[in-house]
Amino acid sequence: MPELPEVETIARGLHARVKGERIERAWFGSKPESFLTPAADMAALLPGRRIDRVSRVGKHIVFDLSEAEAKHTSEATALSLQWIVHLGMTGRLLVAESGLKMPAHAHAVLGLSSGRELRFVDARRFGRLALRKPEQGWFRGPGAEPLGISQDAFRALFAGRRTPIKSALLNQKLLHGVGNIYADESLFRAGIRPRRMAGRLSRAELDRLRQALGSVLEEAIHLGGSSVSDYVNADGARGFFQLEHRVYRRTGEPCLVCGTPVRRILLGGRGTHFCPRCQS
DNA sequence: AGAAGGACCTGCACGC
DNA sequence: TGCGTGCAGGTCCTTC
Repeated sequence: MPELPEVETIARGLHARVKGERIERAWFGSKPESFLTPAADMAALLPGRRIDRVSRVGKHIVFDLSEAEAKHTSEATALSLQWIVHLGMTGRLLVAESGLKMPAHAHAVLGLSSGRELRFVDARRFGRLALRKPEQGWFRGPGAEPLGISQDAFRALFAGRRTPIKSALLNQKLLHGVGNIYADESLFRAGIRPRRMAGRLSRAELDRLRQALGSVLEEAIHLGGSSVSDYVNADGARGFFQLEHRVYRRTGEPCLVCGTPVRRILLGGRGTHFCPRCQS
């Protein structure tokens, strides 16, 4: 479902709602593919932890957990565990009163000290859950953060790449967090055709792309993300950035800048939208 | 190295 | 109403 702005919105909402909660119990009930860490290990290790922080890294939601019983000494509480959630296409993390009816496709439930539950619901089951132990170090994600990356670092990512720039934007090992919507939207705003070879873009074009990507992502976060079908944040509210899409899923509609019909092609198996006149 | 295609899943919109 | 088709915010694997 979600790309960087949606995941950021969800993580912020969860942080506000469950920070400080103690995990009382943990239940996992899906096929093992959903669990990169065996369900039995998560069920054994999560109860008794306190949620100190919820944040986003790439498209991952990261729960920082500490020992709920730890006595506070002068030394900062050592990180005890991180619970990593990737929402895939349709994954949702919902906070609900424990009495409320369980929605279809709930694959994990954490019972919280307030009596509420954190529910992981995922119809298509592309989402993934994992536990990260201290010896593995802080989770850093597969690539670089698109927000705040320097011009030099951004250029270096694409230098010499013989792959379409859109495919490179979707490659999470380069930049993490960019998905299909924001790849198309940032390329439109930068005036670059999705099929252009990444390594052949000029410095000026790459600088424009970095700028466009940054502003699109910031704007989308500000509006709570894009709700294309059923995306909702941790409070159940929809985002509004879909109203700002200029090419994504606007096939055949006039370009908002020049009026040329927006074209849709398949690139790397993904629906790809662009204006044939504005993007060269 | 990278592209193309399929696999993994369910649900929805659409045409007939 | 029902069925078939195509499409979907993602990622991973194999083949060429």
